[in-house]
Amino acid sequence: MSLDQFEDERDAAIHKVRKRVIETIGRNMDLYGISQSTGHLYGLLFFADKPMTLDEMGREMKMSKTSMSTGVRTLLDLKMVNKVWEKGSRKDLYEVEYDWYQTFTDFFDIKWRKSVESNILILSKSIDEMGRLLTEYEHDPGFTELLRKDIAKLHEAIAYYGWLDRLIDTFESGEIFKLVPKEPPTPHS
Amino acid sequence: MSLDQFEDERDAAIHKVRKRVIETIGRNMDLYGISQSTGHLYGLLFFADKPMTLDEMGREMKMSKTSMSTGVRTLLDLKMVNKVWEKGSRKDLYEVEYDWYQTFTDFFDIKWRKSVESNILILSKSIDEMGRLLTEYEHDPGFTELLRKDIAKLHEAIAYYGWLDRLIDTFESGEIFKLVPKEPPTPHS
DNA sequence: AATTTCGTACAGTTTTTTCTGTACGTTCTT
DNA sequence: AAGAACGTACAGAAAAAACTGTACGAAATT
Repeated sequence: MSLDQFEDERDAAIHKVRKRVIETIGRNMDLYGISQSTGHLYGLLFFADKPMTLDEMGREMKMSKTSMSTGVRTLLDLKMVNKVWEKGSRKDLYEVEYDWYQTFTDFFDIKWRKSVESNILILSKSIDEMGRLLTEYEHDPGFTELLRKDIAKLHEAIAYYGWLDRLIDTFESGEIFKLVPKEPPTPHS
Repeated sequence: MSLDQFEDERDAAIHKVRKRVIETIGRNMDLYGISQSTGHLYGLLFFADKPMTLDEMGREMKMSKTSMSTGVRTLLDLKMVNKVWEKGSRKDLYEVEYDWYQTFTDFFDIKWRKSVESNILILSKSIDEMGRLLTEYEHDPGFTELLRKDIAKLHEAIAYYGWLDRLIDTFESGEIFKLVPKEPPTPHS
């Protein structure tokens, strides 16, 4: 079913509802650092009855194939969509990852984890260097006081990132679902 | 201590270390939907020995006061900085919220919660409407099949957002710190 | 009451991001 | 082997976001 062509009032009706949901999804996608239109694309794929090709996406979104290509890549990187293999078709097919819990945990594993680890690295290095300055200027009370304050702040920061790292661990391992269980799946599936 | 003026090599040394940390923090701040330069501003405030005024920030960042004003507002909205009252001073003073755990949970409470609730609302409405279409076109097997699939997807989505909502609850209540304590578990003998 | 000192609204400019069309390498079909 | 179909690199255009300077209202000082 096309989002643009209304064969009759049935299709127009379902299209209207879908459109609103797609736009809502797209609008809130900035939480994942994704542009509005890529979020829109995600919404489109969410409702697609079957995996879609780049050309189909472009037609529905009224956008260039190039944009679809980059949009899909962004979503692939975040594991929000998957590439699907279908024998007989030369085209690449994509569908959304319907397990949103997985999408959520993957997002933190991909984006946040990287940040956390790089930050911990820099912070550790900085503590070391400030420690060196501390011994180098130990005779200078004003300066060492300054250094001590900074070092204390950096230690606090590292402790926080350590916590964040462990939190993401519980996402990745699924342990988080012990504390916050998934609701039982809805009827029909 | 200024970030730009080096009174001597001591200050240059600590400045260099601080700068690297500030830039690291700034760079990773996009996870919170914050621009690089506002992240940079946050980093500056993080190291400030005392609350700063907009003019001081502008001087350190080599940016306009207007930009400082908007940057600080962004950080205030996310509760990443706090306004500080100091009698005797007419100027507004700001300092970072040093409790980063609080900052983390506030972030989800402010940004994610809003998304979650708006999404749940739209999804519920959409399910209702599709349910109406379902009875309206119950004689049309092809169409009802389509509707049923969509409704199932929407139910799945709502279940997920419900989970997310409950997860954010555990952030807000501090319950999350039972599962993931701030202190790393010490390996006992 | 007049003056100074704030913070920010607003319009215009600069910078960054997003989007498009063309071109090209690769893979499949013939 | 030649031709067609596919995805994407790349450069330029369009759109969005960030930044600045001016101006102005509010509050404190004189």
